Amino acid sequence: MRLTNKGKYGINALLVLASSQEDGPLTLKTIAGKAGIPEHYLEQIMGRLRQCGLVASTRGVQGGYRLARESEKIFIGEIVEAAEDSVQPVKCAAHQCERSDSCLNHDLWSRVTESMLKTLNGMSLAALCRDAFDHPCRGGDCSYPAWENIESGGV
Amino acid sequence: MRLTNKGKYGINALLVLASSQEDGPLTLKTIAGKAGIPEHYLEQIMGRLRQCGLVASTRGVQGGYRLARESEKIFIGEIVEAAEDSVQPVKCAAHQCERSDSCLNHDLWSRVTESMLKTLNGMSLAALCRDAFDHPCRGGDCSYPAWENIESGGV
DNA sequence: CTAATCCCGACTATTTTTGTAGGCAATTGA
DNA sequence: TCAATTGCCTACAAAAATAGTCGGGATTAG
Ligand code: FES
Ligand code: FES
Repeated sequence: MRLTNKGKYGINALLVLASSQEDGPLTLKTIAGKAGIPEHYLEQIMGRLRQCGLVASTRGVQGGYRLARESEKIFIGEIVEAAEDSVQPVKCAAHQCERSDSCLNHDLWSRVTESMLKTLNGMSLAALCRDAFDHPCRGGDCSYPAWENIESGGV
Repeated sequence: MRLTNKGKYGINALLVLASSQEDGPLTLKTIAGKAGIPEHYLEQIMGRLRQCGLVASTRGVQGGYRLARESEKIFIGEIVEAAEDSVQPVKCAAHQCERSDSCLNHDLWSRVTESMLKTLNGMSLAALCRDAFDHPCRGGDCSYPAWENIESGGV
């Protein structure tokens, strides 16, 4: 029942993007560098985020990624859902069995998923970014990005 | 972000126990059989549940496991916490960093954990047991026990 | 004493997660 | 048109977590 690196990397990549909106699209390499994520791994994650409509990309020279919406309108739950394989603790919710509409177990875990997403979607990328950017917390089990070589700040 | 078999097995084992309170302690073998869980694996899980004070055991002939409290006073969140390695999606909460008290990320994930547990602890073992026992939902991704060879029912 | 039963630690197998590699496709600009 | 840059995709490999197995020891009833 834990967040995997995919989710964490997804959030951090978007935090980096959110913090550098002005300067045109950022390349994968730049994002990976600033957030401290293996480049090719991040590529796979960005693919998911793109398919879910959270980022947009342009190819070729001077291409890269940018947020598909303003960071105020992107929420952490969306990112986690897009990046992780599944946010539901139990598969049960997906399938159909005779009494799934009146099954207490099914019901319980649906409510768990719901409450997690509600909490996560109560936080915007913008809000988290403001905090993350000047947060000194690094290393250990902390999950904010490393912000390597960052110059211009804030959101 | 999913419930592992440890958690599912823990719940199912306790459901079996809750459904046969009267007949004295149940052996590992019996529980494993009724719930459809590999015996030796369940043994490890029962160890955790015992250490967390959810079940009590007696050794030797005619020994076995029984609930440490009435099933109305045992809650699903407790079982999951005891059986799973961790219920927190993010480790961050455990460690200490300079600003963890004012870190939005830390705060967010703490609230997620909290809301999950609140939901899970809103359901008693007894309530789930009543539903599980006559619930026809089996196989697929459903997680209620198989109730193999069960005779006496209800809670 | 013996059989039943829980207890414990080490070991193996399987699955999931994490990360790497390499080629193809699109875009820009000289 | 061509070359450089950059994203896109699929397959593969390594590491970690989970799931499950095994065997010996301790405790208790009869
Ligand atoms: S609907 Fe899945 S356990 Fe009942
Ligand atoms: S306290 Fe862990 S990220 Fe800030």
